[in-house]
Order: sequence, then C-alpha cells, then structure tokens
Amino acid sequence: MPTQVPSASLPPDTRTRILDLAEELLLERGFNAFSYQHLARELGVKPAAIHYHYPSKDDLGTALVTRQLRRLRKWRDLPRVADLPPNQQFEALLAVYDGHLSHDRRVCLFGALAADFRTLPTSMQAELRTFNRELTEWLAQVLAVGRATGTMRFVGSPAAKALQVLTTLAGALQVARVHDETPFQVIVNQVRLELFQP
Amino acid sequence: MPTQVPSASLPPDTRTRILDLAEELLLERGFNAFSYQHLARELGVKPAAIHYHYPSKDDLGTALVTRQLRRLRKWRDLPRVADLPPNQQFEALLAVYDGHLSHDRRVCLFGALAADFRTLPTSMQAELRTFNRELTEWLAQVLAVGRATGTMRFVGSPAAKALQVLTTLAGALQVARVHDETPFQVIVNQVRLELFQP
DNA sequence: AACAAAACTTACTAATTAGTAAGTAAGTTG
DNA sequence: CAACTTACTTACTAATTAGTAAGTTTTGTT
Repeated sequence: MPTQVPSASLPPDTRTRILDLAEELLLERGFNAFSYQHLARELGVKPAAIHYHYPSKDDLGTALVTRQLRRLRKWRDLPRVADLPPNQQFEALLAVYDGHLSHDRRVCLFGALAADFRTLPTSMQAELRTFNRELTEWLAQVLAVGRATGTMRFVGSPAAKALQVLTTLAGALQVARVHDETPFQVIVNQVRLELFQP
Repeated sequence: MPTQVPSASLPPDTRTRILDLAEELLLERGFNAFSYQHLARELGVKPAAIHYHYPSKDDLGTALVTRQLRRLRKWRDLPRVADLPPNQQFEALLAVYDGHLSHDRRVCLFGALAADFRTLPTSMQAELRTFNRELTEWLAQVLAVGRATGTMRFVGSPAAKALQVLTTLAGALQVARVHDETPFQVIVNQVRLELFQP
C-alpha cells in the first residue's frame, strides 16, 4: 500500500519506470483506459520496448498487482508498523489512504480494478483476490486486538468489521474522485468516530 | 435505482433496447469495455443504427446516467417508498442493492463509473455527481427522521452517516464481484447491526 | 396513393489497438 | 577480441475503434 519505499533509490531502469507509469495511469484512469502507446510516448521509448519487458498487457497488469501485494506484505511486516499498538496501526492504514487522496486523488488498487474485474486476465483476478484477502485479514487482527485491549469499540466480528471498513475506505477514494476531498474526510471521520467512541 | 419498472411493458423499441443492453454491459464490464460493435452484434443491428439513436458514445453514456437519475427520483417519490417509516425506507434501499447482487452481481452505477471517472465526458460526470448527491440527500433525510423517531441509532451527522453507508454499499457490490456474494452479505449485516443496535 | 419522416443498412475513413519479427547497438563474459 | 546477451528500434499485421455520408426500406399521415 505505501506509495514509495524511500530506500536507497537508484535511478530506476526502464522496466521499473514502465511499471510506475502504468500504476499511475491505472490508479488515475483505469485499466482499460491506457495503452502501450500511452506508456511508450510518455517514457520516450517505442511501444515494442514495453512488449519486450511485458509481452502482453496481461503480463503488465499482473506484474502491477503482484508488486502491490509484495508492498503490502513488506509494509505490514515493517517494525514501525508491526510493533505499533492497534489504534496506531489503524491510523497508519488511514495514512496510506490519505496518501492516495493527496496524490491527485488516486483510488486504491482494489477500487481501480473492481468495476472492470471481469475484463481482467485471470492471473490479475487471482492476485487481486489475494491482495484483498490478506489486507482484510491483517485489519481483522488489528481490530481484534484493539477491541480486546479496550482501545477500540465495535459490534460484530473483527472479520466483518474489517471487511466493512476497508470497503468503505476504497469507496471513499472513489467518492473523492467524483466530488472532491471533502466527502473522503467526512467518511473517514465517521469511521474513526464510530470505532473510537467512548 | 430500481432495475425494472414493471408498468405496462410494451415491446421495447430499439432505442430502449440499446440503452438496456448498454446499461447491462456498463454494470457488468465497465464503460470502456464495450463498443458500438458489441451492442450492434447482440441486438442484431448494424453499428450505424446505434449511432443513429446515440450519435456518440458520450451521448449514449449520458443518456444512461440521465435515465438512472430519472429512475432514482421516481423510485424515491413512489408512495410505496415515500410513505414508509424510515427503517423500512432503509430496507427498501438495501433491497435495491440486493437486487443488483442477484442480477449477476452487477455493481451500482456509481461503482461502475467512479474508477474511470476521468475518462468520462463531462456531461456524464455532471449527471453522476447529481445522482450521487440526490441519493445521499435522500438517505440523510431518512436517517435524520429514523434517529429522531428512535428507530435508528448512530453518532455523527445524518449527512455523514448517509455518505458513509452509501459508499459502503457501493463498495460492497464491488467486493462481491471480486470474491462472491458472502462478503456483501457480511458488510450489509454489519451496517444493519450498527444502525439498529439497542 | 402520395409523400414525408423515421429507422435503418451499406460502405467507407482515419485512428488506435495489441502484438510480432527482424534487425541493431551497447554492454558482458569467456 | 569474439561470442553472447540485454535492451532496445524499425517496420509491419490484423483487428477493432468511433464516427460519417449516402442510399434504402419501413412506417405513419393526409
């Protein structure tokens, strides 16, 4: 979920630059709204160069989701995230979505792909399912501990609450795109209010 | 929001059949994933016939959203909806989303268009904003009365709660598409549980 | 029956799409 | 230095896209 890993940033090679731009276009315009030509033009290479690195758009799309899944796992296991108390882990999650919002109101990966899901290659579909499942499981665990330690309050199971919250956050970024940043903030505040009410 | 108005159903003319099929493809595959050829082939006419009724895809898309907006207003003002107590109005809303789910797991109009929003003609964007705004205002009113009359319980403003709930419902249909019907039911139950808890 | 308007089809553009095959230039390695 | 690999470009297909113009059939009206 994090946008950039600020580790030793070498000048990115073409392969990575393709993936970065494709991700940008995916999150800003949708998977069926950009072509190899778009990528090539903006990167200053020929379309065939993209095909060299990612033979088909299926390959490119799958690489995109796979990288995001790798990032999620890395982020989740980061000491500065994993070692936090539940309420701060939750805030760290909200910060990621807030980062998307600030970044030209990008939607999240899930929100970008869900509507067009049936037009996606099966390998992308499978990866996206895994991504969503792992994220939900992580949050469910956070919520379970949060409630057990008394910092969070909610009815129903942690799994149900996690699913509901993540769905709301994905949707909130979409609403922000259609309107402006305000409804996103309103929704997030509402979620927070309900989760941390006394 | 209702899928079909069961009034005196004459055999639909081509103009309507185009709109019906376009809506089906929009809600099942996304706006950028169907073409005039797809429509024409399935309707047994030539692509130029579609252009005759809807000169450009912009026109078609706009007509699609406009019709949905008309349906929303009609549904909302229907005696069998408008005259209901708030909790039953809310259940009527949930029934609409449940109808989408049953109908081959279609997403709602908002969920279908939000991700690709920036690729849409401005007239579609404007109509979709109006659609979402009016639906939110309606639900806010329902929630306000529901809380005032003691049948519903929630913290925060009715407007914030309405925005949150509708966003969650739109997202829930997307989750259903990516996984299966189960998470949709889980999310809706969670929403209900929180709204009607004692 | 005459006429006009509505609802198309036929036949076409020009642009864009994903993808391929063959060639080339620059590094890398034995 | 020779052979090989990597990372491309050039040049091309075949399909699909939205859209148009002109002609034809169907329908409704007087």
